[in-house]
Amino acid sequence: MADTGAETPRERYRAQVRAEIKKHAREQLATAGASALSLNAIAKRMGMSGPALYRYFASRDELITELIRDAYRSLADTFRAAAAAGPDLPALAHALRGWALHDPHRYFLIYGTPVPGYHAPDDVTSIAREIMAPLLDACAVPPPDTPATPFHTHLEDHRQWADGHPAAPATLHRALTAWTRLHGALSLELAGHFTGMGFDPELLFTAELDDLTGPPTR
Amino acid sequence: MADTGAETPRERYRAQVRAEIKKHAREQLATAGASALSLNAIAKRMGMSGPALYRYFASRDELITELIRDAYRSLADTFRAAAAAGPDLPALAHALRGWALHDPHRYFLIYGTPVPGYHAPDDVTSIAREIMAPLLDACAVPPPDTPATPFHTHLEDHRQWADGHPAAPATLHRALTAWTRLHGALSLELAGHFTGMGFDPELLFTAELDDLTGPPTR
DNA sequence: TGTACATCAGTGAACGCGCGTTCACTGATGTAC
DNA sequence: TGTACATCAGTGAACGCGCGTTCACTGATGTAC
Repeated sequence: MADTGAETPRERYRAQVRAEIKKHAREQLATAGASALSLNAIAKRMGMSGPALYRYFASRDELITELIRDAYRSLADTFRAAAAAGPDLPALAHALRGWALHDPHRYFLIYGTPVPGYHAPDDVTSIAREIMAPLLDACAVPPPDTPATPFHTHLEDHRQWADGHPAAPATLHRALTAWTRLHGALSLELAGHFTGMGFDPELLFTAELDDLTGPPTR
Repeated sequence: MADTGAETPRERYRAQVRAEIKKHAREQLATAGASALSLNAIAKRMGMSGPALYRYFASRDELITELIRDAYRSLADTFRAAAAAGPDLPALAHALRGWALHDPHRYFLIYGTPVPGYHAPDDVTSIAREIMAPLLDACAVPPPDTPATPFHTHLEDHRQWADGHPAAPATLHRALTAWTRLHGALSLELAGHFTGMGFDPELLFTAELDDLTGPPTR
């Protein structure tokens, strides 16, 4: 057995406490907002002294970065799982919505107001790029059934983000469109901009999805 | 002359100082984020003592609410101005994008991560509803040229948000779609999610707009 | 199985800091007669 | 024009608070022989 799988009781305990700290951090995030996230408050809730948390996180910033990393990783896993049965945009979209509604503050950790001056570490941005792959698979457009738009030709030359994925420009465009449209409907819903308006946000979301997968006008 | 227009020097001075406080608050917001917005720091920048600001704002929360109110009012004015020459969705869309890019943190004051527990006062939410009118005008769909979808019939019965606007369900749907799609593309751009991806966000935005105003497939 | 040592989780005291907010005050500006 | 008074902007001291973080320490857990 390689040392990879070996885990001492101490390591297991460490991982457990780290997880509990993050759990309380997420709760604080959901209850009072990101600005109120404090190590001392978390420690108090856990029945520990403040400095004890420094055994587990080097600083408050490291904790927050870890929460962001977890959020990205969780979304990436959700996408991968939804794509396991084959490329399927509706499956991806509903997985995204379910994931977002399950705890909205985690969604805003990724897609919310950016903090001026904050730059996510490389491993986090690489997870973000990883999310694109299942989306591109699900957005594959069979033949060039539509005339190339100026944006398509632009995408032909600006496809670094596809990360080697051999998608046609129309597919690239469709992936970006799916991303922005679903995010648009979802983020307004999660932020509460639809509350009091009367209509059912889910119907708007699925209407957007239907339009993406094949508008009735076609 | 009614007392409405009369403005004493003192009143003018007050308005000036209030405006300057808000200017510094916006700068702090853009530089350090919402959590770092502090009355003491603003006072220091203005060469005043901390308590002096309490002549102008009853509390930190009132300042923030005022900034949010200003943001909504500014967006509503921008929309009204863009619609002055008649209903025109592209004009509205480009006005929105220009307004948002002019200072992104103001956009996020409205559409960014919601603060748990914060509820905007009624006058602010009424400005938010006011913004819908020009959008509905610009999204008018001539006849029922498309078969009614389930979402259309749902909107028929859930149109409180239209605030008496006599728009057809297809128009209501188109307005919601325009809102969410433009917001989706814009918010991801402003939050920096497209940086490093290579393509030009403006082309994506206008592609979405083109699709809204009349897809080439039709 | 027992002893000696190393590792490491957690504590309590302490640091300096900046925050929002109150209060009693000074001094300048405006108003009434 | 001058005097008496009211209004109000701004100050400085003070309040209690919670924050992130450091440090030297205690005591429990694990390791080596």
